[in-house]
Amino acid sequence: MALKYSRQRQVIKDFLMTRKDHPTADTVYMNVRNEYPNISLGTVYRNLSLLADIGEIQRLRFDDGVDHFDADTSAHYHFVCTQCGRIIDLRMDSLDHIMDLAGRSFDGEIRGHVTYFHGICGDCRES
Amino acid sequence: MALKYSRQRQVIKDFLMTRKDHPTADTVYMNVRNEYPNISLGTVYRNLSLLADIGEIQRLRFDDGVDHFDADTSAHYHFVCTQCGRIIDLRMDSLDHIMDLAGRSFDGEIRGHVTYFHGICGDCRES
DNA sequence: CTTAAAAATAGGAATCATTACTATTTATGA
DNA sequence: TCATAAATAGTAATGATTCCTATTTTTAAG
Repeated sequence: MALKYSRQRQVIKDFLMTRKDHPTADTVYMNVRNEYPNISLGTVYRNLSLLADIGEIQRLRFDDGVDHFDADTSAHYHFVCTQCGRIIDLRMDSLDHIMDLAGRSFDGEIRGHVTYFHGICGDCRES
Repeated sequence: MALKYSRQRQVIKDFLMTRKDHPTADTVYMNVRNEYPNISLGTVYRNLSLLADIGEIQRLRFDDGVDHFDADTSAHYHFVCTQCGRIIDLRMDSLDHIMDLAGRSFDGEIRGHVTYFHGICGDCRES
């Protein structure tokens, strides 16, 4: 008996799938409480971590010091607006070639890379 | 009168310049206390932040949830060993071209990127 | 349909890195 | 020398996250 169904976990994952703005645990908590009023914050954290560990969601870490979560587990990149803080998915090819570049002068084994971009988003640039 | 000299700040920066392993604030604190026994942890944090803000050092954030600091302010990339946690400088060319790749399908303004690599370092691979 | 055991939960306490606060000390331009 | 802005030490506060525990829920098996 490894993983047991729980309504809370289902609701958390369902909510995350409706969002493409990569909410934090607290945002998930706030929203999920509408549908499940006495869910606890600990349960939200535990399930987000668990779902990330088994690969059903992705945990994203930028430099705001708060974890963000993404139901889209495909490899893709993100843009963080330094003005409004919005996190936007980028449609672009894989950057796996940069690992080869990094490996050229390195004697360890490079297995992955973390990359995100920052700047001013389209909406902020207008105002 | 904007920035005033302080012995504590000098000692912190001097220590950081002797290290190329990107220590955390706590590590800086532990070491600097040898030379300056009653420096306070808050002073270490305040000065590391200040030095980073004025560009004399660099603040690095990986996914261990703790800030690391680097006296080398030149643009360069890092490798994090997932086994021993060591952070190693990589000698490689700039990856600025990836910002062009990212910008192709994006209507905002990309001003920078954060990239680091992870895997198994040379030492860990031997054992 | 029971039932027992493992897994999950709610609620709250604990942790840990970091920042904020405040009375005191220090650096420095006049 | 002196006035004052800046910095410090020490401690309290913050905020995200994890841990703890008694209780509840899921589920496999009889």
